[in-house]
Amino acid sequence: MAWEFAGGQPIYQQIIRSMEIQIVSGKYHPGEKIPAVRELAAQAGVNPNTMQRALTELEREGLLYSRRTSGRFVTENESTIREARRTLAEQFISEMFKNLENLGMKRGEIIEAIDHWKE
Amino acid sequence: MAWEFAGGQPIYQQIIRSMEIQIVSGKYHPGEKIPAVRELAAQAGVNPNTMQRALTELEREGLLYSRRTSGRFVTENESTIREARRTLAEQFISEMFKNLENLGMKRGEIIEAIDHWKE
Amino acid sequence: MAWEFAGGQPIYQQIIRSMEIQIVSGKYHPGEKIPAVRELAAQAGVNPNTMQRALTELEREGLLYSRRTSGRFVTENESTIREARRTLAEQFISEMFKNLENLGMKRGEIIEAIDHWKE
Amino acid sequence: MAWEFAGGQPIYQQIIRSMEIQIVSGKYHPGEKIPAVRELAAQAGVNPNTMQRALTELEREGLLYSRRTSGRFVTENESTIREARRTLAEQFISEMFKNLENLGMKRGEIIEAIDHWKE
DNA sequence: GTGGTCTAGACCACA
DNA sequence: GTGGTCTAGACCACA
Repeated sequence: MAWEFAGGQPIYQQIIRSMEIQIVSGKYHPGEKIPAVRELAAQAGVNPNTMQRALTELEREGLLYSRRTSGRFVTENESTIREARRTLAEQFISEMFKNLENLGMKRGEIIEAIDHWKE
Repeated sequence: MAWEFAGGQPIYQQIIRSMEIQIVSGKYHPGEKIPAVRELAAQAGVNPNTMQRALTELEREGLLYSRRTSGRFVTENESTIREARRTLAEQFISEMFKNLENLGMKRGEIIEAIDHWKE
Repeated sequence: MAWEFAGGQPIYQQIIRSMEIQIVSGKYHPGEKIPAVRELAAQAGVNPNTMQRALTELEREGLLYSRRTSGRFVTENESTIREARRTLAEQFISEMFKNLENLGMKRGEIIEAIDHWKE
Repeated sequence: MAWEFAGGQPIYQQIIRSMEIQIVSGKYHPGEKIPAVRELAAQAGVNPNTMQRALTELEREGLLYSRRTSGRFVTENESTIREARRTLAEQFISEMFKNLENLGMKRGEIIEAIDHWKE
């Protein structure tokens, strides 16, 4: 039996996903400067190291970039953003399929249920 | 900005969903006796009162019933179970739509993405 | 606001009513010998004085009588029993009317509700 | 022999019934704010958790609703209140019939007694 | 302040 | 043992 209260996902990954969503949905605009690590960490109520780790990962993905002295910015490369949106969307879709399969539903039933829901 | 780690959901509701999934997916069978409140609480690492609350709710939903001195059982009413499966499925589907809309995707794009994923 | 948890009625009156019901409904038969005070008190989990008081009252009503040496008996006078039944019935009916009036129902509505219930 | 003093009913259910009567009879008006959980608990001389439980149940019935930070209110939906009045009335009527049947009275006698009482 | 959640621990009826 | 009730008391989010 899988009881997994209080999280499951490590915090830094939750932060990554949350930042990705904000960039991809346009709450952070291309080229926009984001707050300093310490500030973001304070806002999120996490350790600055944890936030740093998340930001580094987001840079590796190309969604952020930093300039030594002037701070950290959202990428201006729109196709990178579109790509990230597609990846996130696939994750959400795949999660849903996994959940429905956990319920004991077959592919056919799932698709039927989604079609039914769309109406 | 809304950072909300730890899922947000109260423990007893997480337990409810977890039990629903187990019943609906057939890991608990109709008519099967489930462990005593105190035992389930120990397994889940929560207070017996918290588990009690979740189980009471599941009784109200008709998925469980209790016999005062002999224990608690999964309903034998298969249609109640099917109904619960449908409701859960709808929740998962609706969550996914909500997530994708948060990404800034329109209905059309979403459906396209799902169709694309299915292949 | 009238909160009156845990009773309302004094215990000895609750005992009286309970004994009356048992006699009137025939669970105790006319002429039948009833257990000794101490025993009844033990069964009911009350102080023997409390039970004594209730029995004395029931004797005053003519539902019980005692013979010095041989114990206490249910009356053989059937009309006394019928009379007691009528009185109890009136109490229950009157309580119900009082309760329904407390709900803000008028006489007409009450009678209608009872007629409706009878069907 | 079933002696059961103290009503038998759990406190939270007694509270529920008491609140239902007060709402249904108009002592609490539709839309009226009721006192805070802790205050009601103090008034009733019970633990806040017990009062909370009763209020939660009354919300589920639709007789109350709560706004997280501003308090708890009586529903403005008059038809819900009327429905609750009807249900309570049926309970009282049904209790009375049960009591009279316990006395050994047949349906016919009961109805006659009620008719007689009404005059 | 207000509703809501959670834990710890006691006690009860029933069989 | 099993479900159920109740108290005491802490802590949280929200405004």
